[in-house]
Amino acid sequence: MPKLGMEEIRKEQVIKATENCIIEKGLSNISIKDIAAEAKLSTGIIYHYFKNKDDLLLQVLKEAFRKSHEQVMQTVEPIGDSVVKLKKHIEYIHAVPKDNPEFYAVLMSYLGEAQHNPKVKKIIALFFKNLRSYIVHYLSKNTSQAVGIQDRSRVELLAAMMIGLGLGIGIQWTIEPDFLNLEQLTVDFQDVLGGYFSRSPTADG
Amino acid sequence: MPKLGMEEIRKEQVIKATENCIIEKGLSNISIKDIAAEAKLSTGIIYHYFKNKDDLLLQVLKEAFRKSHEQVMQTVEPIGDSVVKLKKHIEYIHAVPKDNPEFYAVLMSYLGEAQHNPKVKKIIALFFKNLRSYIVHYLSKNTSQAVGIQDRSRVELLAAMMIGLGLGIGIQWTIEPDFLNLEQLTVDFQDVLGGYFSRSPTADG
Amino acid sequence: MPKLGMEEIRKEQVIKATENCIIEKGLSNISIKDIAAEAKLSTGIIYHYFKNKDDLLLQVLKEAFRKSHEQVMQTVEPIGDSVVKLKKHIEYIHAVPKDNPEFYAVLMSYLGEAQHNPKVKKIIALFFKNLRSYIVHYLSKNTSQAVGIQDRSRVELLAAMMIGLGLGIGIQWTIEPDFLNLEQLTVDFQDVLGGYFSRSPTADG
Amino acid sequence: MPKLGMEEIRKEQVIKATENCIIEKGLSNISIKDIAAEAKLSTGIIYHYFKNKDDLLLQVLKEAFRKSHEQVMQTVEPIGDSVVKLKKHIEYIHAVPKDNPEFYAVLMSYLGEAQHNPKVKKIIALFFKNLRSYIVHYLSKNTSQAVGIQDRSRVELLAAMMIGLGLGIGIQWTIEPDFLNLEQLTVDFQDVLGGYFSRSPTADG
DNA sequence: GATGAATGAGACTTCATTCAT
DNA sequence: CATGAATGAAGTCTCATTCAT
Repeated sequence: MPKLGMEEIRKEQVIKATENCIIEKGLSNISIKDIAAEAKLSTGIIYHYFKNKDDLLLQVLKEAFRKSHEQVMQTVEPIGDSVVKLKKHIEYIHAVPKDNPEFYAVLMSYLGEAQHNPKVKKIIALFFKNLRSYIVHYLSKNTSQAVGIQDRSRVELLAAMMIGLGLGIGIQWTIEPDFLNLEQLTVDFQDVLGGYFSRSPTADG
Repeated sequence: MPKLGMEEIRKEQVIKATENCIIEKGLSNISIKDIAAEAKLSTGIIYHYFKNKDDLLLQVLKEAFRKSHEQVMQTVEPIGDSVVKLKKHIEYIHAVPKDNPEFYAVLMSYLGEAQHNPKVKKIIALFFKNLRSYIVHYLSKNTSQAVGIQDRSRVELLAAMMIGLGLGIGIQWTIEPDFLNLEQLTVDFQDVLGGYFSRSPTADG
Repeated sequence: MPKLGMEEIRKEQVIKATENCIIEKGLSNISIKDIAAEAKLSTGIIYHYFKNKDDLLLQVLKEAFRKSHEQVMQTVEPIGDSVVKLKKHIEYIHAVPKDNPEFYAVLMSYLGEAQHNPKVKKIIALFFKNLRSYIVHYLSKNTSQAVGIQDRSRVELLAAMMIGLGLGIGIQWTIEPDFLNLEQLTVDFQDVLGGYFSRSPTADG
Repeated sequence: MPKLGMEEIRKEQVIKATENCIIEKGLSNISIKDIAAEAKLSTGIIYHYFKNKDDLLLQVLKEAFRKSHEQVMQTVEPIGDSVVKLKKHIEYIHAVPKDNPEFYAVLMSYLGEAQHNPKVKKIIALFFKNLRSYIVHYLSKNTSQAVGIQDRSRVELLAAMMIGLGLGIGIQWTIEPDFLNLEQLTVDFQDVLGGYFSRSPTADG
């Protein structure tokens, strides 16, 4: 067994176990003992790798966001054309609740904490900010001109709306998966946005 | 101070105190002692009016949703014209994070619980469902024809999107209030929807 | 409603309710609220008639013993002949577990208390003492001579054994009613004692 | 002080402390804090070794019965001759209240619980059953023939009576130790049984 | 590094008792 | 007399954290 590099492996092992526990029992219902049992480790060792429980829970959130970002980079980023990229991104966002429910389980668990825990709030805020920035970035390249949005603040609003819709729909779907057809919604939304884009230039011209 | 006939007043007093505590300290960080202190009552009396802590927390959520529904009825319902109603409703929804941040504090606190607590899940699901139904109902009267949506499932999707966008934007705004201009977003969204509506009939005609 | 005499009626009502609760839930598992509910009274009124819970529980025990004594007086005392009386008394004692299980429920509940509560101990001790005295009394009249027991301490021992056997058998039967045939045991015991009596004089003669 | 391999020692330590508390304050008057203090341990560790208070109290009862059985095996079992064994057993049983008052303190404390706690009831029933079986077993070897009891159910009745008398006398003595002479009673009882045995064959012959 | 026994603060909850009505 | 709301002490149990091994 290698000793070097074990640190990261152990950390990952504990973080994964913690995520599993959160998914299974909820953020406020898990104990260090639960986590240790899930990770098949002793409670003591957890304190060797993490300062305390709060620190561990913070790492779990960070890791969830890191993996989510990674997926976007793999799925959306390779696409060259901005409009296709946008459509793909929308598709991706709306697929998350179904394809990666663990992400929503974690995100929704931490939303309540965010309001009273500055560190959690900061991490979540940064996640949203990065996501918006990414969208703004690829929309600003040339798409916005194509779709007639010259104003940068408009692009930012659009990004916020894209994420907001995805998030709000994802939460509704997580709470009650059967009530709506995610795929249809995605198509419709792409349609609405398409209308908005194609109409806007006309409005100016 | 009277002792009799206080049941409803006391319940309300305890629920309000609990909501305050949730807003101030977070759902998972409050104790019955905190609540009792906030309500200026003894811990024991809380168990006279509520079966246990879970029961109390459930009532708090229900009450938050009840008051929210009441506000919609006061603000949106009186309006006769469906399209105006829709615009007003959108405006109302997007104003909630700023005008009634307590509502978001409560809602976001319970989202994490919903995934592991069937009762919480049920209450939240019902809230969303009722809200969608309400929208569907007034849109189905004559608006949908005006805007060219004959398909009921489309109206439902629209309702889900309206709520989803409001929710997702509200969460982003709650986490980071300064990043976006809620009012501008509201106008933009009304604009997008307006375009969608006015365009759709043409698509059919 | 008569006001005079209500005191005794209320007391009796509360004592009976308490006994029911003890039988149903056990001495250490009942609250004043339980008792009040069973008696269909408020908790407050109980403190009008009894100094406190301990006082009430003491009255319950006393009342159980009083009723038990009353029954012996009705069943055994009328019999004139001492030996027949003795046999009847034995029969009665061994019938109690089956005919009056409430008595055993109460008695066994208080046995544990007796060791640490001087008042309970005193009441139980007095009950046993009176029962023994009663037996000694009627056995001393002429039976003991008939059965050849001149020694008073022997009669007292006999009384203690009679009660002891009844109590020990009663407890075993209460714990596991099906394991033994109370009636057969009664007959056998009467047989053993009969042999003892008829043999003893011979031993002397 | 070692930390590992202490499981059995700790359990025994806590059980002994609990028994002391029961003897000193009564089954229904002891708290986990009392027990922890008596055992010179923290309250938390008790829950490391026992599932909960009920579990601990059950173990205490089991342990008391186990030790009692052990004593019988040491005192009575080695004796070869069945009649001598019987007399020794009677002597032993009647000596328990005086020689091992802790046993009666524990047993009497749990009798009240037995009626509402199936687990307690089961343990006590098993104790009595085993004791009766043991007596029946050695009486059935050859004694019963010697004493003219061919009928097995009679032997079982005899065992029940032996235990019943011991129990009933033990309780009376525990409540009021001075009223009777345990030794004299033992001799008398042996005498009564002796007469029963020696007479029975004659009755048959 | 790794374990898990041990601690003790603090959470939830019950309940005997009081007292305003 | 009678009610039952109210109190607050005390009980059971959990759990983050430490530390001897």
